[in-house]
Amino acid sequence: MTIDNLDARLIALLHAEPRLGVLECSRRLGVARGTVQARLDRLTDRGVITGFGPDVSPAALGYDVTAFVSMEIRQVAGHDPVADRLARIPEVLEVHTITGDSDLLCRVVARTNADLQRVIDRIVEVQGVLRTNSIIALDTPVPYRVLPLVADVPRRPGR
Amino acid sequence: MTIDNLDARLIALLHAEPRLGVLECSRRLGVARGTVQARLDRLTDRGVITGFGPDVSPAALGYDVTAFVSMEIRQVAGHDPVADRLARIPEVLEVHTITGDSDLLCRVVARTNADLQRVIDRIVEVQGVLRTNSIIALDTPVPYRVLPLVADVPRRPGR
DNA sequence: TGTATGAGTGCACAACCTGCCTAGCGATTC
DNA sequence: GAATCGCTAGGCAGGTTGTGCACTCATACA
Repeated sequence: MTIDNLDARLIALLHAEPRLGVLECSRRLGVARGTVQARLDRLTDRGVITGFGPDVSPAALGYDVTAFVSMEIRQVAGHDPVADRLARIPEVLEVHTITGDSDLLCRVVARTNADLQRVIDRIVEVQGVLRTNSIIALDTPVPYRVLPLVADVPRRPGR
Repeated sequence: MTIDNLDARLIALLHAEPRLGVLECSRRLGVARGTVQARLDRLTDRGVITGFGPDVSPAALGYDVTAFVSMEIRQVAGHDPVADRLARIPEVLEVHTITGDSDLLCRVVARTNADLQRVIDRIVEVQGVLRTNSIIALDTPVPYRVLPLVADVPRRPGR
């Protein structure tokens, strides 16, 4: 779906100060409370806004190491049981099926490099996993963000 | 830092119903309001909770294609200007410096495969980028999550 | 031209929640 | 023993929410 300028400003505002109430948002944006309420409902209904955190930092919990593990798996038709088993490992934060030499790419975290070994061991022992390849993220100069995408809204006035 | 069972339950509760107030949380968890307030403050102060969304879905905005682009760059000492320039591309959602053959790994989204070409072109023309390699995420059987990590809290009672 | 329709405004109401404070209790630490 | 910490329980004023309603305006379309 497309969003207009007001939606974008609303998302940006909530992003900056998430615990803001509807009323305060309406004041900041210079529109009526009902409008903010309606926009918020619409954005949520249409799936643009999927939720409101809380956003948890793995690093703050002691998971300082992030790695990307790609793997080849024994291919099966239909739904993939390997992903299900990977999902049972808490340190696996994300799994994608991908193009290229490997079949799956997942993001994992661990407390230390030694702990990463333990996590990778758990991955390797998942049935159907044939080979893995790990890449450690040393630093994250641009942490995950969506705001620029939202701000990049086509120039429809939107009040 | 370490969190206890109550913290974990609080995070899980807020994750499930994010717009819940402090008072309602305290009722659901069976503790006093002040406690929830204190826990929340503490978790936020210590950086475990970094914010409260809103979580925006790129897919809902029409960005249906996700890809991981790894690249080699012309190495420079100190702070990396390539990452800064990549950060100016809205479709670049995340940038990591990594171990292995490549230097940077970034997550990008695009509206279509053709649009992905446009985004990659923008990346390639960034000064200092020597070579890129793109992997498309076909499907995401496990979307980004942190809850299992939180739930995996050591068995300290925590009421 | 006439008329739905959708979106926004402004206002009102009761119920509820928040921020803040106080006081007491039990466990832990020194 | 004394201090400290985390939790419970309660009170208070003021702000906010959810909801409903009447009105306006612009767009779309027979």
